[in-house]
Amino acid sequence: MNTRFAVATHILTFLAYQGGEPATSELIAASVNTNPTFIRRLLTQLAKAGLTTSQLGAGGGALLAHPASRISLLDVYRAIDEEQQVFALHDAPNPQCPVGRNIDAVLKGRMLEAERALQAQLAQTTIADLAADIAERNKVA
Amino acid sequence: MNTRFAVATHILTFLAYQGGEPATSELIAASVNTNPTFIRRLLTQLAKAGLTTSQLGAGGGALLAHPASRISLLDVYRAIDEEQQVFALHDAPNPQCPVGRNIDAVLKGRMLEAERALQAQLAQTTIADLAADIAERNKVA
DNA sequence: TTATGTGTAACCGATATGGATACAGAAAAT
DNA sequence: ATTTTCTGTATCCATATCGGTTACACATAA
Repeated sequence: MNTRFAVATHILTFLAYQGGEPATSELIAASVNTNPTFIRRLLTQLAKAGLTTSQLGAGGGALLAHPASRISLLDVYRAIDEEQQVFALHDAPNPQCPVGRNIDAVLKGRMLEAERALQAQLAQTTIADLAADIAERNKVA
Repeated sequence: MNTRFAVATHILTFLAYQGGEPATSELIAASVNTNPTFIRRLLTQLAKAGLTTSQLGAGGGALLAHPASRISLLDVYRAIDEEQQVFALHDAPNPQCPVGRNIDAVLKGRMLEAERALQAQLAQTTIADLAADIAERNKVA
């Protein structure tokens, strides 16, 4: 998979760490080690999903739209991965073959079950959990 | 994701349908609607994972190495997806940032949990299940 | 009115994906 | 023994995706 989910999660965790202070795309990009445009593209998706808001102008930047404890990794996954499917089917199996004409329908169901299991697990973690884990690590170090 | 997992599953289900008759890469490719080389590449991986065997020469082809009821989708997933991870991390977050220097370790753990949930669900389905589903659909139609 | 920062478009190089051709080698068929 | 069949693998290609980069209009704060 691409790194967008990981970066989006990084962004939200970073914002949670900011304690309400807006963060610019440049600041976030420095933490992620990428470029501000990439961050802004993801922030646009997160904003559309209602997870963040943006404050324009000087002193502005991105903010969490909800408490970090109310944003799960599943929310992030849904906001970022527009396709929302881990698995892909192959195009147009042979309809004249007993297997070919049914494999997609049959396999799709099993893929959805696996996908649901993945999503259910993602729903168990919130951005606040990650922020707490990170705070713990920084305390120890 | 790419379609290799789906095609590999298609191959194995096709072989299960063959009832012990070897299938050539050309025959399988016709069912999948792709080219024989792609099938052979996947068969090589499946054979290395011990899921199939190949019979060379005239009248030869691919065969299941085990009963279809003993091959799970998790076996296929492990045979094909060498990386075996749905999620990817972004390269080299900033070690000078409290979030950047810990996000990978923290996120990796949560990703592994989700991945495990996915794999556990994949383990619930066997090639024999798929073949049975397909047989049922062909019976009705 | 100026400075700051977002949102978005356009372009690029690198990589992954699957399709196509080719061919050496193994085994079956004759 | 020779021919045919089929695998295993290498090579090349077109296309798509990914993330990086530059650029700029627009909104807002200073």
